[in-house]
Order: sequence, then structure tokens, then C-alpha cells
Amino acid sequence: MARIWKYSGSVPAERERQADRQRPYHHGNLRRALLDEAIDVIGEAGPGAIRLRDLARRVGVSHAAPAHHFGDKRGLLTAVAEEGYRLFAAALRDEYERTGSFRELGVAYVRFAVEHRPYFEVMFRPDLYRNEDPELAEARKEAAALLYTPLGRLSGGNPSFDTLRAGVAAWSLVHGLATLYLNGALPPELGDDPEQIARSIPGHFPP
Amino acid sequence: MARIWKYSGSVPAERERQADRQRPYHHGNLRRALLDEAIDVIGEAGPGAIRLRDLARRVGVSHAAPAHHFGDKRGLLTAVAEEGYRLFAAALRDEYERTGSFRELGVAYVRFAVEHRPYFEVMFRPDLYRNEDPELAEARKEAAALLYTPLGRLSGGNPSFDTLRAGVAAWSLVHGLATLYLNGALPPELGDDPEQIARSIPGHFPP
DNA sequence: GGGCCATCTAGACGACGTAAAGATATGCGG
DNA sequence: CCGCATATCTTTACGTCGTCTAGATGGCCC
Repeated sequence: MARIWKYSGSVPAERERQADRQRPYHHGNLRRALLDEAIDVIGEAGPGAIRLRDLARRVGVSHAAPAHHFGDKRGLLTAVAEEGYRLFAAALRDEYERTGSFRELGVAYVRFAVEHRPYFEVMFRPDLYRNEDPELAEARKEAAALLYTPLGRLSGGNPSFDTLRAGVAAWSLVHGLATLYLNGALPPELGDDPEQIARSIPGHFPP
Repeated sequence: MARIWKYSGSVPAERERQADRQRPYHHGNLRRALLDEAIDVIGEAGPGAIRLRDLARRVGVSHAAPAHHFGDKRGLLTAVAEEGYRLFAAALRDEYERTGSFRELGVAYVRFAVEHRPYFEVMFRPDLYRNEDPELAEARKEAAALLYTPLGRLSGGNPSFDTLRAGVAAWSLVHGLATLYLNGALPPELGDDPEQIARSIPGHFPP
């Protein structure tokens, strides 16, 4: 996984400090580096495998360094969740603007869960992070709006169309599909391409 | 909750040992007691809050006692998941035999998730337990069969009816609904009665 | 009633999260 | 160019946790 981390602009480039093999006292972009490493760990072993000391070790700083940027473990996971919701909102927005299709919005939901699995796994586990964090709440609201507004537009002026419940139904469907896929709980006969599964799923059920 | 039990040395009359308030060296059914306590803890603080030493303390045994019954922490959670799948299968079977309704089966799914939340939270988090455990695999298969066989019966002889995909769709819908409800992610306008929400959700979506 | 063996205790070890206090660099005002 | 405030990182320390090992206990079967 290619990691592109540009150091912040305030770092003087002329000193080529980062090219030096000696580890500088100041990392330069420790916060970003810890988040990236956390994503890697979560992707390989789930959020339960996150260890602050381990992240510090991987990045090459002392074990207590992460505390300065995130306070504690929940703080780090809060940052992960927030970033996840922002990426999520961006992905949904892009997809809907590109296709204008409600169904493709659902497919994009599942795709995000799979492609950004580490984020997704944290986002929908509020016990892991600080759910009342204001930044996070805003990021989440942004994503939620992108799920409901396309539906509202679709309902047109039809008053018998229950936007709220239709939205929850669609949301539940794709969320459940994504969750079950990530758990490996889906029947193997469906294959292993989540996007294709999402597209092939019927939009109605027997009574 | 001070549980003051004294140890060994003075073992009184042999017959009134259970009625005696002195704690016997052998618990009697430590395994069951630990599982019950684990369910309580998970219900209050989630599976992440499980601590073997804490469970032992609550039950009044030494900190290493749980290891004998479950091997390790994953062993305990494996037992929780297995019991959960058995209860789940029983609940689904009862409901379908009682009503014969496919939709009510879905409602029962959601109801189980809410009423037996601690089990549900562990069952669908395979990273917490020993997923390859044979007892667990069997319990899970039993539950899965109860989700698909009613659907197969419903399809009748209609060859254009894709049982597998229809089943996954229905399963995803109820699973997603249950998961989102437990996360507190559903819009509050829907109220807080998950059964009623499940029944009010439409069975089809816009294209 | 004697011994076997499942059950439980006791103590130790390394890893972890987190708090406190000290070290070091960075950028800013003079 | 210089001194200093401050953000960043290190070091040390403490308590808790999971798990390992050896030993104590007592139910149960012959």
C-alpha cells in the first residue's frame, strides 16, 4: 500500500531533515503517520488489535507519543471514525453526482465498506470511540444527508411515498449486506465480488 | 457488592455445604455462572469490556479459574457465540412454526437482536471468538437453515424465483436494521420500538 | 476408605494504557 | 541574530490485564 504523506508546509525543506537517517526528535507528521498505521493494523486484524504502544513502535517514536496527539486510545479511534465519515460522504457524493442513480448510491455504500473496510469497521462501532465528539457528529451528519436527500428528490411530490421509511429500508439493506459480507457470513455461492452481489440483489421481497 | 466468602481451612459439616454461606472450594457450576456474568457485562458495556479477572471477581473465584473452563478469553466468547446461535435458532423456529409468516420471521430476527443483544453483539463479530470451533459451526448452520428453508418453501415451483438472492436480500434488510438500531444510528423519528419499525418498513425500493 | 482427577488457588511474568515530569526543537518577537 | 514560549517527544512509573505454572482441594468411583 503506497503511502503518500507529504509533510506539512511549515517544515523547512532545505534542511532535508527527513532524508537524514538519524531520527529527528520531532517526527514532523506524527499524527498522520499514526492514523495511517492504525488503518493498516485495523485492516489486518480489526480494531481490537489496535495497541498504542505498537503504533508508536511502528512509527518509531516513544510509546507515550501518541497520547499527545489523541489523548488516549478512544481519541485515536475517534479520529479514525471522523476521517472515515468524511471519506464516506465524499464517496457517496461523487457517485450520486456522477450517475444520479439511487441504486448505484447503494452499490457505492457497499463498495466503500469493502474498499475502506478499516474505516467502516470503526465508524459503526460507537463503543470504540467518543461518540459525542462535535467534529465527528458533523462528519456523520454530512454523510447521513447524502443518503436521504437523493431519496427525497426521488419521491417527487408523491405524498404517499414515505421517504423516511423507504430510506431506512434501503439503508438497512445495503448496510446489512456490507456487514454480512465483511463478516464472511454470506453464502459462498454468491461469489466474492461485493459490488456484483449488491447489484444482483432484488429490490423487493415476498410478503 | 461485597461478596465475602472465606476459604478452605475450616470446612464445616459436609452435608450443609451449599446452604452454608462459607464459600466452598468448588463452585458447583462455575462455567454457567461465568457465562451469565459475561452476558451481563456485555449487555452493559459491550464485548470489549469483558475482563476474565473481573468475571472471576464477580463470581467469587480466583482470577485464573475461568481458564480451566474456557481456556482463554476467546474460548469464553466462543461459548457465548455458540449459545447465542442456539438461542437464535430456537427463536426463529418457534416464530415460524407459530405464524408461518416469512415477514414475521424477519421481525423475530430483529426482536432477537434487541432482546438478546449481548449474544447478538458477539455472534456477528467473528474476530472475537474461535470461528472454526466445530460446535459453533454447527449451531450457526442450524440457524442459517432456518432462514433459508422457509424461503425455499415460499418460492414454490417458480423457477424464475431466485431463492438464494431473495434470501440474502431479506437477511441483509433485517440484519442491517437490527445493527443500525443497536448502534443508535436510525433516525429518532422512527421511535424506539424496533419491532414496530421492522413491521413498518416497506418491502420494495425505488430503482 | 483410598486414590484418581477434575476443579480451583496462588504467584509470577510480560504487555498494555495512561499519568507525570523532563528533554528538545521550532517559530516568533525583539 | 538572539532569547524565549510552546508544541512535540522521551523517560519513568504505576496499576491492570491475560496467561502460564505449580500446588491445594475435594467429589466420586472402585
